[in-house]
Order: sequence, then structure tokens, then C-alpha cells
Amino acid sequence: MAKKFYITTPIYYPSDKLHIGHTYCTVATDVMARYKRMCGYDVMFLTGTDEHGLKIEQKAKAAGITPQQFVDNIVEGSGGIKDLWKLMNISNDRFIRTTDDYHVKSVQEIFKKLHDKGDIYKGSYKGKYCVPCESFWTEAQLVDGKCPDCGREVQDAEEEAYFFRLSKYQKRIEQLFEEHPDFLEPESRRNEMLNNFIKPGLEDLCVSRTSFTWGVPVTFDDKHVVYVWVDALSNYINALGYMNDKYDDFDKYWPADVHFIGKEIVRFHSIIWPALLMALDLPLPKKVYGHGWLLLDGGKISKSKENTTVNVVDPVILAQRYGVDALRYYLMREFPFGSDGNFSNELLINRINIDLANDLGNLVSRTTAMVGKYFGGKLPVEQAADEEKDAELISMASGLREKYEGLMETYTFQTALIEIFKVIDRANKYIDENTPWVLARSEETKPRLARVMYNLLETIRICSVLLTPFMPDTVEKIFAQIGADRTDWDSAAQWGLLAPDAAVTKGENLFPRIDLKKELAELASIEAEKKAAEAKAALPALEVEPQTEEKVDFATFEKSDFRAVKVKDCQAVKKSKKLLRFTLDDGTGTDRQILSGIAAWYKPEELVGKTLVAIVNLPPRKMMGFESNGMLISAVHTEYGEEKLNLLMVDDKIPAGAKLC
RNA sequence: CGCGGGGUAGAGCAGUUCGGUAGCUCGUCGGGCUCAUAACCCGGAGGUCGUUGGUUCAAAUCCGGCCCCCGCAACCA
Repeated sequence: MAKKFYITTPIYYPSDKLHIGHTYCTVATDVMARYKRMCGYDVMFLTGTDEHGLKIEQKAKAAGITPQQFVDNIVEGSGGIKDLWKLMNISNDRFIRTTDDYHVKSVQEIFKKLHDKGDIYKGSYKGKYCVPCESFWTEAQLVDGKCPDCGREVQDAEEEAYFFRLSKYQKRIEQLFEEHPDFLEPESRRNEMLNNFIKPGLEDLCVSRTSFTWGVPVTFDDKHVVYVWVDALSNYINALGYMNDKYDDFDKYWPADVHFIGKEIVRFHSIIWPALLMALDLPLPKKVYGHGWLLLDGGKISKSKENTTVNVVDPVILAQRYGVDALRYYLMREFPFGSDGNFSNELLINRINIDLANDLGNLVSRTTAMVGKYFGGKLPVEQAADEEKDAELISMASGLREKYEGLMETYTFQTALIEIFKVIDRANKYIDENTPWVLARSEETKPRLARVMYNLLETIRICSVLLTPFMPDTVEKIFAQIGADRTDWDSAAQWGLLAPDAAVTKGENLFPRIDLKKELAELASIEAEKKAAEAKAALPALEVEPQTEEKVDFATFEKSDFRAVKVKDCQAVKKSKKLLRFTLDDGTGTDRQILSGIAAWYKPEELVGKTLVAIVNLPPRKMMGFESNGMLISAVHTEYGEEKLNLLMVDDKIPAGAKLC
């Protein structure tokens, strides 16, 4: 029986459409799954969606539909997640939704099993409660000891909740990290987990909620729903039929060979998930791999008109414009899998032009064209080798699979592709070295010409076999053009399998060259249009906050001391995106320092000299290491869903310190 | 002293595990070729490998100090 390989993506949270980052992770998983299938493994490739929780409950409510309708639309609806994976040519064997009946049943069984065992116990979740908002907050969430939503006093409260005895597994988790240093990769993530979470000590984990209802009910206590940990993480075993009748291959595929995940969820997968499995007496996954993120041009997406580097990050648009295979190739070629990388449209287009159009596409095009032109599409069997001239090309192509295999096994996709393209480059050079157009001039050199052509076709065949996991559609086209019938894994390590007289036909260009400047401009306008359309469709032009119903008595109001102040100096606070630090003349003769979170709307230098309004008798408060004495008053409203803020600026003839009353 | 990543040619990156001629793509300058998608091939210019000290016959790579950038976190009266 074939060896099995079980690989998973995270289950994505369908509170919104997925973007290029999710696509990146899923494509990488797909590449690995296709690679393993090609190698002869019995592969199980699972992806899915994590559909419960407060955020989805709220979003559905805002949209006026049920949570189930909301997630159905995003997952199954047109242009939804399943459509996206279909578009991207994702070869997943299963797709699990945490709202699937069988998953719900398994979660309930697992929860009960852990409870019966004593690894889940009822306790209480201490925190603060805001009565008017009916909201439960942790100490850390409070703003200045008050409700972060409404700013009112909160009271001590306890919420009943179930806890998982994570602390009980402290030792075994430590052991796992020590004895299996390759359990979590890359290594930097492992150090982070050890230093930040494991060494300081694991605390029991709250695994139920009563604050929302959109979740899997706890069977023996229906006030509670199962919180994300047990619900989401267990998908990896439930999808194989653990504790349910839907599937029956848990024994066959578990444990997973690797979970591919984003670095933001490394903690859950490398600590909580193994602990849950330990509690269930199940084997642990062999590996968790936390890949890097795609960042957008240094995070700066400026709205200013001069800036033309607006990036389209909608995978659907990119795939439709450039082709799915080109996008898949770019994602795997441009970024080292374990680290963050900068995504940009310019890089994408350059990569397609250079590697795919100029090197690979052009190689196939010129080779097939010559076989057509010189031999009518079929090479004669009589061919003349030239050991000296052919040696390097043949040895590079023949040895490629071995290098490639080592790199793929360590998820070093970028380098694997670089190695393939070294051979493609070598083939282009081989053409120049052998000048087939010269050989074509004389009947005498025809056998040599035929051999040169054959070597090129055979090199293309081997490279294409190894490109199969990355660009499955493209290599099919290439195989058809060069008449290859052996395209399996074994054939990639054997030079000379292509029939000497295979039928070769020049097809359409595989990857047309893209005009970089023109294309960037078009992408920018597409993105601008999309944004404008979304803004108009979904969001009101102007919103202001509803007026507060609750009355404030005059005595309380009168205590607030508002003053006109003049800006003497204003600096951005280092390391803060939002804070500006003001030095103000408040009329007392002593400078007053106030910090204000308005850096998104104002540049420091444009505010110097302005006359503003501040409340000056608030207690001092430290922010980012600076003391703030008071608060500047602004007018706020919302335009097309975007918050706008205007500082209250008053007539400069008002002296500093003038009281507002 | 919160945690982590990074600083290598004009731009974008690899190389650092395990020290031994600093590499790739773009750009640039010059040459070649005409089979091919104005593509392909060859050559040149361009680098104090952030800085500083140490270990060593030898440091981008190992060790220590410092500077700067970026995430996360925090904060956003």
C-alpha cells in the first residue's frame, strides 16, 4: 500500500472575503499535496472554514441575516471561498466547515469526553462587567479602568465558564519542544513559543462562552457554547471521521504529516492543539510549519495622487489577468516560505515577464518552432550526439530531480524553483552555443541538428514534470506541444525517455509578455474603481454619532475646564502610528504637554501656531512614556465608513488660556 | 531592559545552519545572434556585506557593544 501523507491548511474565518495572504497559504499547501501525489503518496489534503464566533454573529446581525446565511454566502456563494479555491486550481480532497453536522457532533463528543475525564472543568472567568452595555471585559481591555465602549464605570463580575487543564500538560509540551526540535518550524517560531509562552508557564484555558450563541452548544450545559479552541482545532481529526460517522479514515491518515499555518496562529497549533490531543490520548501531528506573511509595500498605502504603487491584492483579479499558474508561480518563487515578504504588483509582473515569458515560455516557443520549421514537427531517428557540447545540459537536467526533492521535502519552494530555472537558463544558452540555424543550412549537419533539438525537448520535459505541482495547467500544455507521454515522477530522473520521433507542435505562447507600465496603471485604476464602488454600495456617505440620551447635571458639566491653547510645538511620537505630542501655551506661563491620537489626520508641522481647544483638568495619563495633561477637542464624523476627524481650531485672536463657558 | 524579524551594488533579494574567490533578478554600458514572445547569449562598470570591538591564518558568516528600519504587543485623553 502507498505511504500516506496528510496535509492541512488552517480553516479560514469567513467574516470577509479571503485575500492574497490566504491564497498564498493554500497554494503552498496545494503545491505540497500535488508534489506528494506525484511521488506516489496516498495524499489527504484538507482545507475548510471556521465559521462560529461573536464576530460573525455581529456581522450577520448588521447585515440583517442569520449567521448561517452569512457564512453560507461567503463560503458557498458566488465568488466565495470555494469558488476562489476552484479558480486557483486547489486540489483539496475535503473541505470542512465547522457548521457541518458531523463536525458539530464530533466537537460535542470531544468536549464531553474531556469533561468526563476531568480535563475540562467548570470554573469562573473573572473580569469586569459594564451593565448598560451588557458587556464583559478583561482587565486588559479596560480603558483607564472603564468600559472601552461607553467609558462608564464597570463592576467586578464573574462569568461561569469551562476550562481546559492546559497547565496539566506543561511538562509534556516542554518535552515535545525539547525532544522534537523539528516539531515546529521554522526555528525562529520555536524560540518565540518557548520564551514567550511555554517557559513562563501555561495557564488553564477558557474553552466555553456564554457571551454569544453562534457556536456549538455544550450538550450537558446549554447556556454554553464551545469556544474556538476545541471547535476549530479539532477540525483536523473530525474531517477524518473522529467521533463521527461521516468519514472512516482516521486510522489511515492521522497523525497529520504537516499543518501549514500562518505565523499568527502558531501558538494555538504548537501548544494548545498538542495538549488537546494529549488529553484525548491521540498521536500528535508530525510537524507544524508557520509560514511568513505577505506584506504590502512596507505597509504604506498612501491615498495621495502622486503615489501610483497602489496594489491590487484581490487574487481573483490577478488570476484572471495573468493566469492562475502565473500567480501560483509568483507566490511560490518570490518569497522564502518561512519569512515575510513584500508583495507588489510590479514584482509580480516582472517575475512573470522574466521567468515565465522570457525564459520558460520563450524556450518552449523557439524550440517547438525550430522542430516545426526544420523537421516538419517530427525529428528523424538518425541523430548525432556531441558528448562535449551536450554533457553539461544533460547532467544538469538529469540531476535536477534529486536536488529538487531535497528542497521540496523541506518546503524550500523558492529554491526548488530557482534550481529548475537554472536548467531552463542553461537550455537557452545551449541553443546559442549550438546555433541550430547554422546546422539547418546543410543536409550533412541535420543529424546533429536533430540531436540538439531532442536534447532541448528532453530538458523541457524534465523541467515540466518537476514544475507540475506549481503550474499544473501550463505543464499539460507543454507536454502536448512536445509530445511527451512519460510525465511521471520516475521519468524526471531519467534522461532520454522522450520518443526520438515524438510529434511536436508549436502552440500559442504560454505566457505573453506584459507591458509593465501600462499594466500597473490599469491595476491602479481597477483598484480605485473597486474602492469607490464598494464605498458607494455599502456605506452611508455621512454618519454622525447619535446624541447621548442620558442627562448630565450642570454641576458636573461645570467642573470641566475648557481653555483655548496655542500650539508651541508638535512632534510625532516615535514608534507610535497614532500619537502626536503637543507642547502648548495654556496661558499659565508653564508649558502644557498633551498627547493626542490624531497622527492619521494631521502632520505635526501644520499644527504649530494654531489655536485649539483643550480640557485641562483631566488627571494626567501616561502614553508611550509621555505624560498627557488634558485632551484636545475634535469634531468627528464618518464618511463612507471612514472615520474623519477635525481638530477644533478657533480664532487666533483668542488669547491662550481663555476659558470656554 | 516586553517579544520577534531585518540592515549585502541604484532598486528588490539569496547567501549566515557548517567561516575559505560576495551571488541572483531588474536597471545601466558595450558586444554577439537572428531560431524565438523586441525575446536569447557574452562581457563591463557598480559592494568599507549598518557600525564598532573581539576570536581566527582567514569573518557577510562565530562572539560582545552600539545605531537604524519593520512587524507583534502596548497605546490611540
